[in-house]
Amino acid sequence: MAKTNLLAADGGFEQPCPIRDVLDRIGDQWSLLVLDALEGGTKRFNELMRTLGDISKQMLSLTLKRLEEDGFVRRTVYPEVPPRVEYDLTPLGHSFLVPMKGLVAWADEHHRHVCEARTHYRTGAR
Amino acid sequence: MAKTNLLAADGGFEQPCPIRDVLDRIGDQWSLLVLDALEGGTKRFNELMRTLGDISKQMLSLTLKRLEEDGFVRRTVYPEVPPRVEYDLTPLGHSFLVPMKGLVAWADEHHRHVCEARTHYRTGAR
DNA sequence: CGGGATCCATCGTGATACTG
DNA sequence: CAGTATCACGATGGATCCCG
Repeated sequence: MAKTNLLAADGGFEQPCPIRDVLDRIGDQWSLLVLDALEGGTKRFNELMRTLGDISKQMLSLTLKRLEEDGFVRRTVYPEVPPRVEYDLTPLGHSFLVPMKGLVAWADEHHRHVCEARTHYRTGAR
Repeated sequence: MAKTNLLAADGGFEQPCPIRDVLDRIGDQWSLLVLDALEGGTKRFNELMRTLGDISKQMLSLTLKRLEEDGFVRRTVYPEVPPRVEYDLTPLGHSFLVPMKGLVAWADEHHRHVCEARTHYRTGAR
């Protein structure tokens, strides 16, 4: 029973289940994209804005803060003027990229099937 | 540059990027849990309710509909009374479990680190 | 430049009641 | 049993202005 039920409401009613906890964070619209953008190395705030393309300052700021809080991203402030802030992945963040890549690869590979399924669903499934 | 930027706003401004498209679906609060619950085999509606434990009927219904539409789940209705409806994974759904397991395993393994990072963040990081 | 604060629109989710 | 309909609310995300 403990086989695959890591996703149950709790892992046995202790903590709120590791997977849910993690997914709640990286399950938002931007976290994965930011992590991906940082894979290439250190980036500054506006650099990330340009890389992501269509994220607002607020969401980038918020996402980075959450990722920093969870230990995925490191934030480095240089006491200069004008201010300079750099973001890069921690070892934890890097390690997360591994399973993430698996997910991305799957999505890239099977996106066609999903689209076909949607079409088929509408045309005549029911 | 096309190396890892599969997550950019689009894969080159064509479709809304496969990864975002997939993530928007399975990134909600329940999809992964439902898929996991179905790994064991065919299940009925109320069976899933019990397995998930704390999902509402509405959300289970909605989640299943989306998963069915995207081709992850197959819905089989038996014209009986009282009604009987069974859900199980399609091949696509099964194939998705592979990368998902990777993510689950990571979450299970590194959850401690994330918790520690959060604590450390609050106590004195800034 | 790198955000924080505020306001607002929308979405996701839950609770409840009702239906076939 | 297996949902659907309705209501309500908090979270999510965008836009804008402001500040050091």
